[in-house]
Amino acid sequence: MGRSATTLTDVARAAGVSLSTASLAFSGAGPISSATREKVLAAAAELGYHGPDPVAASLRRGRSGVIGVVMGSAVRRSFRDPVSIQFLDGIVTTLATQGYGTLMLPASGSDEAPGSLLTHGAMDAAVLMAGAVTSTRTIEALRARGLPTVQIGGTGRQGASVRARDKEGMQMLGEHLRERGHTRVAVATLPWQSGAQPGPVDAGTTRRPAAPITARRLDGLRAAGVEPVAIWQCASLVEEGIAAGRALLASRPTALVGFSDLIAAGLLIAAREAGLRVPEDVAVAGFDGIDLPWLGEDTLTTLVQPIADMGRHAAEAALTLAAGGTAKSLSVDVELRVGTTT
Amino acid sequence: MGRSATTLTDVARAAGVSLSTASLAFSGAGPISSATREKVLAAAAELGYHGPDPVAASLRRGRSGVIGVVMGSAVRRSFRDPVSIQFLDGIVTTLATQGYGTLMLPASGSDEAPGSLLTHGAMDAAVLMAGAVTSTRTIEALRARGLPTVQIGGTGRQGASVRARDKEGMQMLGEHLRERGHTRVAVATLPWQSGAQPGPVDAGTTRRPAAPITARRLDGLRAAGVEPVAIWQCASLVEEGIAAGRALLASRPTALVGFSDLIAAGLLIAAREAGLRVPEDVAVAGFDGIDLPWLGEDTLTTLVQPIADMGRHAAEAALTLAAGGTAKSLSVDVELRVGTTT
DNA sequence: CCTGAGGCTCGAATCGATTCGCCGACGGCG
DNA sequence: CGCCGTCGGCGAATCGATTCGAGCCTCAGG
Repeated sequence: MGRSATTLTDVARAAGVSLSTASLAFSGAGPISSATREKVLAAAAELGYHGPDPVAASLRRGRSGVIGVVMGSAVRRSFRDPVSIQFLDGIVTTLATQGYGTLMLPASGSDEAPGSLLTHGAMDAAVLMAGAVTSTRTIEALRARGLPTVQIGGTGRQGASVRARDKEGMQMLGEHLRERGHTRVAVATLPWQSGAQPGPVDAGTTRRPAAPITARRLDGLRAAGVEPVAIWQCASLVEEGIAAGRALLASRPTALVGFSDLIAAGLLIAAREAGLRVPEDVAVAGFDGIDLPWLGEDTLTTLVQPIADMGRHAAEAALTLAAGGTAKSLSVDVELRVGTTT
Repeated sequence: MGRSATTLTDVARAAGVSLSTASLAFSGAGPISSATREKVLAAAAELGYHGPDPVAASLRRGRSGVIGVVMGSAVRRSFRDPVSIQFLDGIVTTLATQGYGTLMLPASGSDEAPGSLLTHGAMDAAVLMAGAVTSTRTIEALRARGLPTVQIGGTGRQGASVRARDKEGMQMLGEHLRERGHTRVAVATLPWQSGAQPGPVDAGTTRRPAAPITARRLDGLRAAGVEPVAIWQCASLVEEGIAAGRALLASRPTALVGFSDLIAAGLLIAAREAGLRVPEDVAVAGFDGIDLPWLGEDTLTTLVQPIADMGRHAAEAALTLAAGGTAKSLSVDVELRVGTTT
């Protein structure tokens, strides 16, 4: 700490009180006369002392006042994904109002040793962002330290989790598309397993994705009786959505579904590029419900997740766990928002 | 900390060595035979001890291993701005490789009391993101604690800073536009002062913006002999860029300049919306050099800042300051990237 | 005037680890 | 054969605060 060398002991001496009394004057806990408090605060101001050292307080209290957030495997990618960002936003904001700090932890790559921060960072609990869940070693490293964790978008099998009912949502979308008469539906999914490269997926070979989010969303579509005529897996990036769109259009679909709004935006761009009218020639739908002000006239049909709320819930769960309580897993509803693209 | 109750003392006892020796076995500093180290590590594994408590270590060492990052006044806005995000990315990544953690600190609103995290968070130094600079109270709160700070995009007058040579960049752009024969240039600037509402600016009334970034960029344009025919100030959001574009087109400009790429994207959308051809009817240019994959065929003419690099530099400066060194302010060059929009 | 009850303040233990100086033992060299 | 240099391990002080039980002082009631 670059703080001044003045300690609470100095302040106490200057104020003519004991160390314990000085501590009380700052923490406010315990009985203390306002006269004494004033005296201590005055002495503190005099000496340029600006409050107790957080590290020392943490040590004594046994709590650090910090919650770790493990980003997806690729930090850069997480930062480019508006969904992750909004989660983060919800988390940081919620924690801040509770006086808790948010420590960003880049997850280690797939199989590397967990970053030293995971093992050496001071925190009371950790939130694992969607992308980070795949890295089992990360979870293990945290668990080994005895840190409680909350997963976003996880299965909830390993401790608390917060997730959307994506299966039910996708089912609603599937039904919506069927009502509109779409039978040839091509989908651009999220990766089927961690580290997967963008490209076509033969649904015959691997029927169910290993990645839980991808699996649940695909299950939802199928539950609505929609069996994709073509599948392309890709990361949640507009660029990859465009590439996916170009490839998927070869199957002459009447509807394109992206497993994220960014992907869907890419699909939309690819469709326009191919000279197709949306939604007359081909319908497009996404998932997430993020703002895409640059889509122009169109508003994307999508499944809206209450992203910031989920972040907030995750943060609250983490706080509960940090305080020694137990948090149960939570699923939130998604809502079908019909735009102009279906 | 939710860690197991086992302490280094327990491990030392179990291994039959002294506490100090056990510490050495983990830290690796100081002379210790590998036989002893093995013995200690074995005992630790046996007891389920996973390394020294970070908080206790921080207290003793006097360094917390954490650098704070103060976000712009509106956390939500910062998270929506790709530029902030990329700064953050550069910072987090750089710090992580050095074994340092990044603590996110939402800046207090304009005049509120500084958030308790600013005063109670454990950190060795702080980085102030561009938007946070305006809040003097924030800086004061940190300074009062004796924390060294690095500003991104600041004036460099208050301690170390990292910024782009935006004036020189804008001057290049101004010259580029003049070479292309543009004389009627309308600009959508960033806010002229903190907390400003979007809307027109009468350059006659207030000739120079209070916000340093806005001022420097405008100075650059003027240095190239470009005096805007109309000015609109707005936040770095596509929506506000669109609104700005609609308003600015009334002045029949031959070129539109946005002070950020998001704004410029909005200007571009507004121009297309008005049925104008770009760049034939109106040219559009931005500032930042971020990826905008959704712009379609067009690539924006813009001034590319090495954003992630700037984040990296800021992080390195913060580390230097945290280690007790001195960091000098740094200015990096921006590069004019001519796209298809001018 | 004496006693009981509060309300403040104080001492001291404690959180868990780092680190510096010191000491014992062992090996090499004169 | 003895002395000195070195390597490895140990004790103890220390980082800066929190917190609990004990003690004192004062005020009120009998």
